[in-house]
Amino acid sequence: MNSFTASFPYNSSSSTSQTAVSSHLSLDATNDDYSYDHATYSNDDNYEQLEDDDHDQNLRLIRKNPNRRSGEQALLDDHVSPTNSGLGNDLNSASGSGTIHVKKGDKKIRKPKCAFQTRSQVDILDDGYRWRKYGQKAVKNSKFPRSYYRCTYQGCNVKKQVQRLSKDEGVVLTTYEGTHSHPIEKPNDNFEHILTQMQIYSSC
DNA sequence: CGTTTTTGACCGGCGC
DNA sequence: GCGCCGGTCAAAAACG
Repeated sequence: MNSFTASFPYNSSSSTSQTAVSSHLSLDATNDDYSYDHATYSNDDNYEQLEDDDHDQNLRLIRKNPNRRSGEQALLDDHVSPTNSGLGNDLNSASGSGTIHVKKGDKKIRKPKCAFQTRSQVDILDDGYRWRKYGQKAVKNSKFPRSYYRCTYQGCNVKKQVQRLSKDEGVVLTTYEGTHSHPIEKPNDNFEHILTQMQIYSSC
């Protein structure tokens, strides 16, 4: 992991320049909680459609019309984002709202999610992809907000959430949702390698 | 001036 | 039906 920690100082071309970070991955963090995603994903033929960029663009076009939000929202949920609250368990939601709700007989498929914790001074880890922030929400029982990011590569629908644990504010929890449909944009040898390894181990 | 962030509004799901 | 909650939208502001 030494090489990993050494990899961070060179990033900074993106938005906020970040100082050197010493980080430790804790890969043991959340595997159990997300295993269900892998199961559902494995037998899913629709998964490719979820990544379809045409579809996404259509949605965006429709959304441009301010008169009709609600209807389109439903449409979007129908195709793209089925219940995506499955990550609550580890995100300190004591309310229990993070439970996985799958409607009975519902074939909606979740994208695979993969979470890991990083001990880091900064929230935004440079993983080589370009992300655009699209939301931030206060987290219950935490003084730190949760930030929502989407991959900016056209047609790539991958999202991630970043939040700092209130329990241990030195730890950043990053949750990836979906799979990148394109090569990494800014190769970061060590981090990319680690991510690849994680995906092998966790099959997400 | 194009891209990204901020931030309040909005939405669907869920529990009561 | 209502209120809460997590997630998303989108206009405006900020940034480079």
